[in-house]
Amino acid sequence: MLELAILGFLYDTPLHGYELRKRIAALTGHVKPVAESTLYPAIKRLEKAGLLARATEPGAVAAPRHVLTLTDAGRRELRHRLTEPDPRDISDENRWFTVLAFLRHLDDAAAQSVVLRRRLAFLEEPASFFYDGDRPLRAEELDDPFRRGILTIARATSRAELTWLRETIASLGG
Amino acid sequence: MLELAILGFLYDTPLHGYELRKRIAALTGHVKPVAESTLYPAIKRLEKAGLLARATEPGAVAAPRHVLTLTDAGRRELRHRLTEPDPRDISDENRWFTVLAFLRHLDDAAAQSVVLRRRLAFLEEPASFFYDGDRPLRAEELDDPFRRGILTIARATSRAELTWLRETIASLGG
DNA sequence: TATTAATACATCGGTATCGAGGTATAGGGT
DNA sequence: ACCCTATACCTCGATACCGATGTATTAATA
Repeated sequence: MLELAILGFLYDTPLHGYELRKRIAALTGHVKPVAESTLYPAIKRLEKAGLLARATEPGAVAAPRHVLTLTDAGRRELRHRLTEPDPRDISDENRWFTVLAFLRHLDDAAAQSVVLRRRLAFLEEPASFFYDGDRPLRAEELDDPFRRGILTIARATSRAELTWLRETIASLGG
Repeated sequence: MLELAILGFLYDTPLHGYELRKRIAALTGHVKPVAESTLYPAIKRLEKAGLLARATEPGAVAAPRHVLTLTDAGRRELRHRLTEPDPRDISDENRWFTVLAFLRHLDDAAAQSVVLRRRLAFLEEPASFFYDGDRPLRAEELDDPFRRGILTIARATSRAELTWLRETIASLGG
């Protein structure tokens, strides 16, 4: 998720680490903060893997900046991660939103559509958080108001997303 | 999140690891699967910390079962984790849902209400995934259909949850 | 008869993440 | 004179997690 966000932001324009940090904080930080001590090693990982290159510039006010640029391999890697996301990128909303945030970087509408359809298929599976044997329970069948809340909220999300997915898939010219 | 789920399930009744695994898979597995190699070490951690005790029983069909029972310290620990959740338990939906799934274990309606209010306060903060400087952007202001989707879905979730939270807080007799 | 699935647990190496702390510089407040 | 905040990067130890793999037994299936 973090690596995807780094690649995604750098796909548009080179950035130094500190700026990257602020953009990632804006994107996902209010839900799932990323520590500095996670970001810098992640950058090093991607650099070591040849996905990005580092150029040192004098800092605007403080220490020298390390301006990060995606290599060709890095650009390919982002497109690959967006084209064939990990199953967790589809099922987990945090990760799915990161995919969505950068899906525009796929220039092929058909490829974008395939990704949206995977999410659609996931949401169309009958799944719950609570079961009676194998049968998924509905909110109305639960006594616990908090568990009922989970199902109520999840259902509202699911409905909104299904509508949006179907509209967007259609508009991509499926 | 995993530890909370383990403590939460065992609060009701002793279970062996394999059964625990199935219950956790039902609760959060469709969104965020938990590997076996994560669960068993987590159980050991909690055992080592004195939060649960293990009793060996002959297995129904296969290897002997390790039936896990919460200790008094374990019961206190669950109540503590529910009473004062980590900020991430409030902001991250995956973790928040786990808190909600077991919030009934707090016998004090006032304490439950405090937790719901923390989530309410979080959702009421003006936050977006995308900004123009400091100003959160609305879905309508975005060209990218996928980023617009993120905001559309997030807004629908937020609306549904705010409604539910306010109703539930009121019904708890706030 | 062979194989697969389900039950039931466990270890091991590799990696991702976090919190705490460290090293600088510059500007503004008190 | 002092401290705080923001900029800008980094290290280190601890831990949590994952995938791969291992060990055993029973029941169903091909």
